[in-house]
Amino acid sequence: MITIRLPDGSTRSFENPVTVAQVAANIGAGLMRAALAGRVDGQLVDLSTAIDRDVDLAIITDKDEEGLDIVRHSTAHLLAHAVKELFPEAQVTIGPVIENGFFYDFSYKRPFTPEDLELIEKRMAEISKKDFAVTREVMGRDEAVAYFKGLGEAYKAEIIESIPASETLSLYRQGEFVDLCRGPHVPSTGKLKVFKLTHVAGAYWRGDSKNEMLTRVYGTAWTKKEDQEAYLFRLEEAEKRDHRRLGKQLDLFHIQDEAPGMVFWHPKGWALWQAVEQYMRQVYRDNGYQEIRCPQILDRSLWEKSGHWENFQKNMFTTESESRDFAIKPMNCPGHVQVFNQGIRSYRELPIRYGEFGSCHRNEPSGSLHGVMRVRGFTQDDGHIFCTEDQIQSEVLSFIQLLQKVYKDFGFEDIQYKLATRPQQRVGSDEIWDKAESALRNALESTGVAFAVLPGEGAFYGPKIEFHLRDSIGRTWQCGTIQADFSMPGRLGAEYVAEDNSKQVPVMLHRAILGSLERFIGILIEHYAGALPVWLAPVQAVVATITSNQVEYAEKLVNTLKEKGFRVNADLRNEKINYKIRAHSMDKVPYQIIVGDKEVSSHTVSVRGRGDKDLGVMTQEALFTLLQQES
RNA sequence: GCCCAUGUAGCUCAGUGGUAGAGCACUCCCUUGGUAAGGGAGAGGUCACCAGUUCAAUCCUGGUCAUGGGCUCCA
Repeated sequence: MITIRLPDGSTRSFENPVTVAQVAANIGAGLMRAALAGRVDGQLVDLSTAIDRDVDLAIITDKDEEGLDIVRHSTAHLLAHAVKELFPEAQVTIGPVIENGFFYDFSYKRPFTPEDLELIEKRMAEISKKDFAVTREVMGRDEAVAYFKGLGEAYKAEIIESIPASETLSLYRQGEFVDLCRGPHVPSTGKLKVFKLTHVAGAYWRGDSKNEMLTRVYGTAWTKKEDQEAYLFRLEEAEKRDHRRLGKQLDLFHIQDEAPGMVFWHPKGWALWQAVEQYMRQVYRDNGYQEIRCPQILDRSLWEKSGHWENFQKNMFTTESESRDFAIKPMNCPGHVQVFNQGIRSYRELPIRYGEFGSCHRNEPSGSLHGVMRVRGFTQDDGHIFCTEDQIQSEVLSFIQLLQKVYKDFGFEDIQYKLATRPQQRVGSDEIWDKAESALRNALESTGVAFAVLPGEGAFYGPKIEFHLRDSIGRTWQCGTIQADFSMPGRLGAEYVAEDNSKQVPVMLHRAILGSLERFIGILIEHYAGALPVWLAPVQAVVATITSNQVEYAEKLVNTLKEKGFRVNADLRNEKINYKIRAHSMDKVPYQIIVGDKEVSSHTVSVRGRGDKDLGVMTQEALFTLLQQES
């Protein structure tokens, strides 16, 4: 007698071993039709899996998250199946599930084209329609290697060879197509109805840039057509808020061929930048940082000492003068250490906190550049805290609290915390690492936030905390970081006189809240879809006249507003008010101040908020208060 | 850096082996209009750059640069 317990706590008994599918059918025909896989004692299995003992069983359907993953995984197989039918010479490699879909990498004599994609997608639909059963077979490792070699699938054979010889492997067969796979899979190809191939790209075999480039086909797959449509709609919406598109549309910045990876900030973009920078400058002032400024170009010897010349020479812009080599700084810390090194430091001065809006240049690979998000010339809200080991924890704690406040002010409430611990390659004793990691960990724990640990992801000189923020459409961006560094201060000769009159090397905490200002502004633009809050908006209000009769009144009002520190423009053009309102609405200006004869005679303004909000007629004083509140 | 795609007016995009097209924006004229596009006219391009094929290249071929989607990388 086998007793099977279902998620609702009920049980069913069977005389003989049964398959998951049979249990589903036993529960109901509807469930059987919807069933994609099962979960037996927490393990995902195929519907065909036999149960010969007492277990907990859940039937996975398209309503479960796991069901969606299984559909995507099986759709990747469907893709490979179609490719093998259309291009028999193509070799299959791997095809995992990713966020919103899947991909499959192929090796073929030429890359697939968008036209190929159409053909493949069509063939996938045909195979789905034929509703092939997807069956599982088991094979020994060596047998599997021989099998795939026999099929001419060298990559698959290579993957299997890296699996221990003792393992048994599962193969999935649908029609003529067989693939190595852990599974589980949908019971038949007919379950795969909602999918779309999206694009092709190159990808290195096994993710190593020394290896050959494969053709990767990306696709999306869903259990319901509406879900896919909603996803495609979300993609379109994301495209509309792309900072490159909005940067052009709102006249914020541009990038041109002569300066790849460097940004030309236009007046409006620079106004936004300045709003961000001035805010952060105040944050420095209010939190015990001293703002400094260091040279852009420093002698090679300094970069040799810091270790950058050795590790990152290829990625540094260099220049030469009178037989001396210089590098344009790729980071600010060596400069900050030079400032620290002037004079003799006492333990009484620590912690010393330096902040800089440091302009850095890194010669990033051309293929990695991306709008203002990944550039070669960037500016960080970079700060370095020189402190003793005992001060690390309290410094980290107050930094985290500061960062939370800053993100909140910019409109980001959802932050993810990650602690990256010691990597294989590192400097410093285990004792110091223990101390540094526990200091960061304790600081995180004392704030009460949940955090993930990324083992081995720390920098070579110390552990770090990464701060990821979630934007309004659910994407996460790593912006802030704080890193404990036990290496560079010593390499660059930083020291202080301790209480016992001994010379000690300070610990340096590298920290940034926004990270690259270029990138952070890009994130702000996308987060707000260009409709920035008043305090950040390049143009906070436009005063628009109904007719030329109000020009004088409007100009005077604009001047008054400017004197009060607001960023305001006048629109005195000989155009109808509808035309003006449309233009400024598309420019996402927070407030449009309409003045006609009525307003002139009553010394008032008619205010229209962004998003067609009619705020009615108010006095000029009420307008000042309104703007003041949001600035 | 690697793979693929793309590069035409300020912007968004059509198009063709034989003197280059639209909409919006811009300039001028008419219009003075009350909450998301009034009307008319005009100006605007070495079709990314460099070679090659051709009687003729924006179009075909090759190269370079840049951008986009990925991969790799990100101190």
